[in-house]
Amino acid sequence: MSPRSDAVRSRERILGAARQCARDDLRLNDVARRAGVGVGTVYRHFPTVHALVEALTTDDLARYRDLAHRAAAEPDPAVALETLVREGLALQLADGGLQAVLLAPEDASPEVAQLKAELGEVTQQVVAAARDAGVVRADLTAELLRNLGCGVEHAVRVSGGHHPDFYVDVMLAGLRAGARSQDAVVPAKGTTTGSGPGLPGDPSLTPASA
Amino acid sequence: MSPRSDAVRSRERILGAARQCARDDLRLNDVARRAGVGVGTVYRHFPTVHALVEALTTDDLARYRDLAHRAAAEPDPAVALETLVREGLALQLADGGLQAVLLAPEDASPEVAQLKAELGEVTQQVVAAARDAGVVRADLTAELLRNLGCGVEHAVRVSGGHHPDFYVDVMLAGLRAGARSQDAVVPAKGTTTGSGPGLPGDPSLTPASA
DNA sequence: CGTCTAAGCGGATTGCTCATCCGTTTGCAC
DNA sequence: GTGCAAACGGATGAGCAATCCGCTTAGACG
Repeated sequence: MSPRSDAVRSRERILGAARQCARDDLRLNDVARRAGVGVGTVYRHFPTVHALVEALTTDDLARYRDLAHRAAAEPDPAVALETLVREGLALQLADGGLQAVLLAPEDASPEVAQLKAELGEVTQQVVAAARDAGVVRADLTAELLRNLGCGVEHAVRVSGGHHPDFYVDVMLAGLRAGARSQDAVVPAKGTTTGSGPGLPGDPSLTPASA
Repeated sequence: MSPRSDAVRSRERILGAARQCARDDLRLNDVARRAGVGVGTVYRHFPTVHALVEALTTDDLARYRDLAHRAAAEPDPAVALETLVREGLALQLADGGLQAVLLAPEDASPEVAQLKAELGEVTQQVVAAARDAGVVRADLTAELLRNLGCGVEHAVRVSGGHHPDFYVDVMLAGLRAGARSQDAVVPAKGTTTGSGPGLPGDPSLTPASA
């Protein structure tokens, strides 16, 4: 059963209107007015604000995943990680809803859940490769990397969007700092390069120093 | 003219009640009910939510300043900076309102404004000393340090409060990374060790690499 | 100790937003 | 053309922020 044509039209109108609002405090009433539909229609399509934000963000999330795949294809693990971080941050800064979606414990749409899972897996691969190559701290995990990215995004926002590079540079340099250094490709025992369960979930990592 | 006794009592009750609420979304109505006073009384004492948060936070802000002074007294500039960052972060994590107060462009109470100004100056001293000693990136400023700290706090919160040390370690290592390294005490020309204007305000720094 | 008054109190009230619910409309399958 | 499930839309109720103003009271002064 494909959805009714008017429903499709309403959905588009709502998304269009929502795109013109501040991504953080979306007033559903407001969106309805701008979209020229009733409030009830908005709530029918997007039962919660988060559902709407997810819908607005899905495209960028897909871009994020693609970007991660491209990064993972890099032969040099250090370059891969740096690409993932830098370009990921650019995406997050451009799309104010992305962080909320990335961090949300529950996903309204299965499509988003799928994208997040894929992104998580690829990120794990990139992190594992960098760890195995000894170009980053051995205790880095995909989850920690994600949170660090969110922290940096926050710092940039708090700076009024200025000096994004400063913050990323510090982060990347800090990650490199504890690396096993010189010895290159020899994979340390116990670390996996393949895929595992997605990043949302248990933080199975060795905590850092005290 | 000292304030009337009942006014003092009300103020205390309100603060006591507010301390039992989530620091982020304070409902003034709610605080009033808990404190057993009328809403009007709350608004009389604290015209805005931010004013209330400031009042709740003032003690910890004073602790922050004291801590900064202690750090600045450290003979080793590297130790000074690390102390300031680590202990400052601990304070910020313990007091959920501190970040908001630190970042607020306007202060409701002159006492808070004073504390922030002092904190800013001492931070500048610590940063300048570390820069002059070549133990941190030369483009670090007090403002960038503050924002970085807020970013790290955010990362920790997003982690559910876990692994705070990981994030600080990365940050500190990242700051050391671009340092002029070995050559110790020779102060680079142009950097000041003395006090200047407080940290809130213009970001007069050299942006990092692209 | 009594009086006076300005400071303080409190809650009714207004204005706003969210979110739901339900009577009406409409696309579309047959 | 007809029937109906899906979709629409806005009236509605609940909740909170913030103000306003008549009542109360601390404490200064004689």
